Amino acid sequence: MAVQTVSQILTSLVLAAADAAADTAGRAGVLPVVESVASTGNPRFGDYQSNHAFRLGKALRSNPRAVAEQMVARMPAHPAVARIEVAGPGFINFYLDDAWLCRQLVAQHQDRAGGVPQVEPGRTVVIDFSSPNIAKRMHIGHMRSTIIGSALQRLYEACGYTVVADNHIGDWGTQFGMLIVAWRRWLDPQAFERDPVGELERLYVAFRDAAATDPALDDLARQETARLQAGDPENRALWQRFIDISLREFQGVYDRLGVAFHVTLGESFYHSALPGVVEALLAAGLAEKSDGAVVVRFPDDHPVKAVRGRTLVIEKSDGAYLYGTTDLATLEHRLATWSPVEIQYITDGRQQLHFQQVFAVWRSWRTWRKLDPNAVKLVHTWFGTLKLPEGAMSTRKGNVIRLVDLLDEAVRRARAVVDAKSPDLSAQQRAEIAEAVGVGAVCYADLAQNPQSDVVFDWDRMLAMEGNTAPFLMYSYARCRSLQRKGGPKAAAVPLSAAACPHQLERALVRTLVRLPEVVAAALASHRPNLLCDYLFECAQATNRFYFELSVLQADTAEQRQSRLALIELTAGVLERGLAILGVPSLPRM
RNA sequence: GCCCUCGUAGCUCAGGUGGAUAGAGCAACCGCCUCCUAAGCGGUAGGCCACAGGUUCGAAUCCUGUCGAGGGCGCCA
Repeated sequence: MAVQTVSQILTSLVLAAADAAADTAGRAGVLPVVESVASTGNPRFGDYQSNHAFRLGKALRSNPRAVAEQMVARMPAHPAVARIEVAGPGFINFYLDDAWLCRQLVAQHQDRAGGVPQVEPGRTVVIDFSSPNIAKRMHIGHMRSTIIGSALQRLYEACGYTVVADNHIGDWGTQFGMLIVAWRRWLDPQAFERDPVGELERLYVAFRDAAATDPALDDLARQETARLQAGDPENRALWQRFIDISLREFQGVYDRLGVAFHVTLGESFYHSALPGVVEALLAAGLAEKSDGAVVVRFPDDHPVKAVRGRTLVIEKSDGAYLYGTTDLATLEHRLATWSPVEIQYITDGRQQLHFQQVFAVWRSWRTWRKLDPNAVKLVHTWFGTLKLPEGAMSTRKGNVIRLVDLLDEAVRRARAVVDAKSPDLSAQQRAEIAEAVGVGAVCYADLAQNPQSDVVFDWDRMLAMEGNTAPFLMYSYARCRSLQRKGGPKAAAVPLSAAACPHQLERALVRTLVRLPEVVAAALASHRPNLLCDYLFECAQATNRFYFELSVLQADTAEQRQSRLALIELTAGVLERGLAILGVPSLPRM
């Protein structure tokens, strides 16, 4: 039996009360949907509040305050509710019963999903994220898609979805012809030995520089690309080698970030399907030839405003295909293979128009085939652009910050702090802690703001270790585990009766901790991991206030000591679960 | 020209599908480590939520307009 969230329980009470109130007014069922009962921002207004009386009052054309009174009078009794009051013009404030609140928190703690409401099993979501290009090192521009995508993946999993994490790598472009030419002319074997991907990157830049003065090189590159795509064994082998090298390098970064993909199906995987896509769209009358290219035109009255009057090229005049063509083939493949209810694309906001076009074409195509265009929910979850203080990054300008360098610097700074604070730990332990704290800080810094905000990269902000940061959350967690270690063998036990919380700081902590499931659900619904970050920060603050003010191990009575230790266990549980969703490790000490 | 974002404390940003007095962090200032990890805790100061209208019992939030910033608009991804 799944645990209901506090919000769900109270919402159903409000629904019953509203029905009863409407019934007495002879208007049963007038407002079937109830706005969910939310936790209050201010304890002065109770623990949770409902604003439903305002809506019902409007529907019944009566005074909201009076409606609220009637609703409260007809509210079914429930052990969760200690007291209900009507405040102001018609707010209904719920005060929760302390003992019940503790039992609810324990139930959530013991639930496998942490009390997070689960969707029915078997619902699959495909998440397309990270998607770096082969033969280039990942730089901080790749960070957002990777970190946000990975957090969304775990958010979906936390809510019971089956997730297919798909790394749609760029492994099939004209850059391979250039690389093959450059490889044969300028490869530095020693440099390649030391840093394979770095050497590939150097070769690419060298080619571009040389081609700027010698246009014949571009023709050569085109020939090599054509030979590769025609299946030339030598080029094919080289191409495969570039991919293997790059994937190995990417994997190193993914391992550090705690990112794992189920499949890595890049552009090359769909190559053979592209002619069929173009033919099908031509046959359907959705695409047309134009100046030697094949394009899809969107009418001026298209239902999607953003694409009105625009054009999507699906085949170039030289016969090559484009990103949009691949996206259509990819969509077909994903639907056929996994039957997802939803596909998430995690990319930069500059691709908004592109995805609106792809989605629109695909839906028209589905309709033409007499298939449901809404069989799968297509969502482009975009994020703001990451820029350097001096402007955009560019591999050719050479002003990129490599992702590994960012991580290494973060770990270096974390190491300095660990060395200063925990000199008693072994060098090995301190190194492990520094790795977790440094990488955690970077991930959290990206996740803690609204994804859609643009970001100007700032070392100090990215690597901060105080305030609303991963290190503070990790520290709070480590403090809990430390107390348990010192509390003896029974410190992690959570007896129901012992979890009473008489002190207001304990009460406040419990009230905060119990919200985890609601926050996870909200973060998923709005695709904003930062909601979870904010919440965990609140938890950490409440935790620190609690154990700063009240002694756990030297409590006045044995019962109180056990009760506080139980609360520590519940706190650690929430922090650990939340951090895990964000991809930030929980360490027993730091 | 059309389309998409954004404008909140000195700085960086939450909050935005309407709710009660707009919140953090950093920076500043004042306190707190003979006591479970000070990556912490308490306190002070700091705001016409760009501007002007509109809708509503109620607007930072929704609508319209103005100003300012960024991005995108058939053969890149």
